[in-house]
Amino acid sequence: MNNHSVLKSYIATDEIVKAPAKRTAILDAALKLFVERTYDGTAMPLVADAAGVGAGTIYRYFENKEALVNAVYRRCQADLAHRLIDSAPQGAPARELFRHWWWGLCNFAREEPEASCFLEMHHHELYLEPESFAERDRIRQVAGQLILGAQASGEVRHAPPDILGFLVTGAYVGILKAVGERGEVLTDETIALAEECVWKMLEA
Amino acid sequence: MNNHSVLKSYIATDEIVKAPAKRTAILDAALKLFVERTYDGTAMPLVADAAGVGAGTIYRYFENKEALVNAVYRRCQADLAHRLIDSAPQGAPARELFRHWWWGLCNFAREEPEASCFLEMHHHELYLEPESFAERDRIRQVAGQLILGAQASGEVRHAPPDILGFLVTGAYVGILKAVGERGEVLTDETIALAEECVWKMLEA
Amino acid sequence: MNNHSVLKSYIATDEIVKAPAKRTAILDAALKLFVERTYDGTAMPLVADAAGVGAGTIYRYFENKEALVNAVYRRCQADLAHRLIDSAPQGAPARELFRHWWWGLCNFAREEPEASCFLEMHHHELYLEPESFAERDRIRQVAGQLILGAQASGEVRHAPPDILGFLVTGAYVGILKAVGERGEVLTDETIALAEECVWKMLEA
Amino acid sequence: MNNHSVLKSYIATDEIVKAPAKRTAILDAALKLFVERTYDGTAMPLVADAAGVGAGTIYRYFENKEALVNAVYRRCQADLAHRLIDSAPQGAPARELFRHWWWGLCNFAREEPEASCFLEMHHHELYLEPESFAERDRIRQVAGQLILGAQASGEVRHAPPDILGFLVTGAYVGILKAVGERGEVLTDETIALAEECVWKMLEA
DNA sequence: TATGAATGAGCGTTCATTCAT
DNA sequence: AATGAATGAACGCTCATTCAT
Repeated sequence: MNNHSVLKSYIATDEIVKAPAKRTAILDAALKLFVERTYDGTAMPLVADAAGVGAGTIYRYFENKEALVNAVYRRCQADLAHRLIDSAPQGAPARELFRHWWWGLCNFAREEPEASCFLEMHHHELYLEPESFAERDRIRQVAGQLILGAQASGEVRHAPPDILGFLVTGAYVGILKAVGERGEVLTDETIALAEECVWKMLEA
Repeated sequence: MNNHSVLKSYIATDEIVKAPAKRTAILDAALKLFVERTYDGTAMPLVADAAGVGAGTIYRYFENKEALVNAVYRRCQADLAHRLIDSAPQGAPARELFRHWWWGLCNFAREEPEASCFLEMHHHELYLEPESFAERDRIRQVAGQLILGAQASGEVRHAPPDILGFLVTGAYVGILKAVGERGEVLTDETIALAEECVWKMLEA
Repeated sequence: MNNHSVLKSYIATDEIVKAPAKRTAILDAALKLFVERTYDGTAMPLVADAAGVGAGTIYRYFENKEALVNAVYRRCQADLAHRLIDSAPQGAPARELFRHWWWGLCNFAREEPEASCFLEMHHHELYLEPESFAERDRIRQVAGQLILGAQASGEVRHAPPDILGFLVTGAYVGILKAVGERGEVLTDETIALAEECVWKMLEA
Repeated sequence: MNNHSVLKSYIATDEIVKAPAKRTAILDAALKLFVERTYDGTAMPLVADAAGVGAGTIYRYFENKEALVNAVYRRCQADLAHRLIDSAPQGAPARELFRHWWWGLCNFAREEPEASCFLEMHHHELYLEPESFAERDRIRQVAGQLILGAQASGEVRHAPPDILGFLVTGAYVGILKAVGERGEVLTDETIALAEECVWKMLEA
């Protein structure tokens, strides 16, 4: 991170930074609008307006609308993967690992509400290339491994790991919806309460 | 009148059934396509083709696309409400009530996969009239009352009923997704397994 | 006229009268709607509704929309021709003949406001067959002859008869418009006043 | 700024004129087609073709078909108002004022035949906003004042000014029709002849 | 590099006409 | 003879994409 910002300021004169800044603005605007209005319901000129660029400019950074939505999805998924996997405590007991994942999910929902909503939208298969699902599948795989390990050590109940994964993810989406539908914020208390509930589903 | 209804059933293949049959065909086709391609992604002529009627015919039964999607939603929601509420065992212990609801949800998902997927789609608020949510809210209200009762009798843990409701619904959606993503069928075993897991979330 | 109603009651049992009654209802409804909403702006089912018949019934009496509007036009024009020509005083002085025509026009406007408006609508050439203009041209021809005669006898100024005809007709349309735009009725006083004004245009 | 406007006129064939030129082409094409085929009878793609632009381009300049026809009407009416009012001789005798107005109308009909026909079409109330009639009403008001003045000075007969106005306008429309129906041109002689006739209607 | 005016295929919808009843 | 449900071509309009500037 430090490394990254150093790099940025190093070449911050014009050519290289300017363009990515616009690219980011476009991705941000697209994410917000796709979440608010769906993919098909979002007009490209609207994305351009929201990003503060010309309609044609989007096509300098993304080949077409599908390429844009794929980039949006990958960026969101990479963010989530970073939160869940890269910073996970190694070799910790299952209860602690679950806590890390659960709070990772919920903090993601709190800090990146648009990204978390976007990832849970249906119909991604209509416009996403298979490659775009790679990071999602990696997360699932890691989660599956962790569950298998915890089942082997008797910490988690014996059931197909993917079913358990979907139950947990589903509960997380339920929380997202509960909070999103009313204008409420997701409090630490609610997260902690839900964590306990959901752990009961997993516990051996 | 009695005479009339006898007559009706007598010639039910033709005069009486025909007109509503077209309406039903349109609703069925619309549901299928909305689930497959989203609301905005579904062109009306496509609905007409899938229903086996002319493009203009849809507008004899529904004022416009929004009226159609509202009718689709209400029909799905009414189906679900019937399964969950109308046939619920009265005064049973919480564990048994939960089983009824859980199997109601899962059987709905098995027998009406399109309807169950459609109800869980996001962005309904973009095209549904507030009145269309009445049945959904009724289901939630009944569920909330049941949870409150079960909490009073010490059968269900103390936590905000709506949070518990969303956790359960979320887990159900997780199952839906698990089954939907792979072409799998939802087996009795999987339902029973998930039922046990999810009950653990609720249990006091 | 008496003759006519006798004929009607004579065969008023069923077959023959019933059908023409519907034809008349369709013509009446079409005239009203064409005047209110233009030809292109009037939907055939609307005509059917206004006439109190089924949409398909119109096509039993008129081959298509164009045939209908042609029939409407001819009926209106025949009505006007009857009022102006058939009952005109023979061999009267020009001033008196003009009075007859002027009051004929204005009474037509008062008694058949829709017909008089319809005849003055533009764009009839877009849907009327040439033959439909026959009656209109006959009226013009008779009027032209009268003007020529009155010019020969020194009662009317020397100017191309058709120009004079259009000036008079135009003034009549002006009165129609004046009355139509405000909800007013066309009073005898207004007609008499205009008559005097318009005669001044013609007077030698 | 001064610099700028110099620059503007310098390159006026390109940068500055181009955008309004397209707008003007659309207005011209719409006027022509509305006159030829009525408002309801004119399809937007037809307007686009006639204007030499794409179908979607019209909507960059006009919000919708109604906004287009309103703009067409206002432009025509503004043209006429300019001809009749702005260049009228001040304080001249009624006979001379009438000559100015009459030739203003007839020259308008000769130089802008489509505009003059369009203004006299019926059914404008079906698609024009009330504000679009402002200029027409201003012309009528000025004309009414002139008539009142000429009546006070004994130059014009005593009769409701609006009735006189409609008679004159009607006669003008009669001339328009006479010329339009046959392919004839409106000659100075015809205008002068009609002027004399119509003045007789007004003369005290 | 960045723009936004321009495009035309395709949308949701209407309506003149047909035809089974 | 009369109906009105059904049709599909054509409407007004939108929007992903291009390209001259």
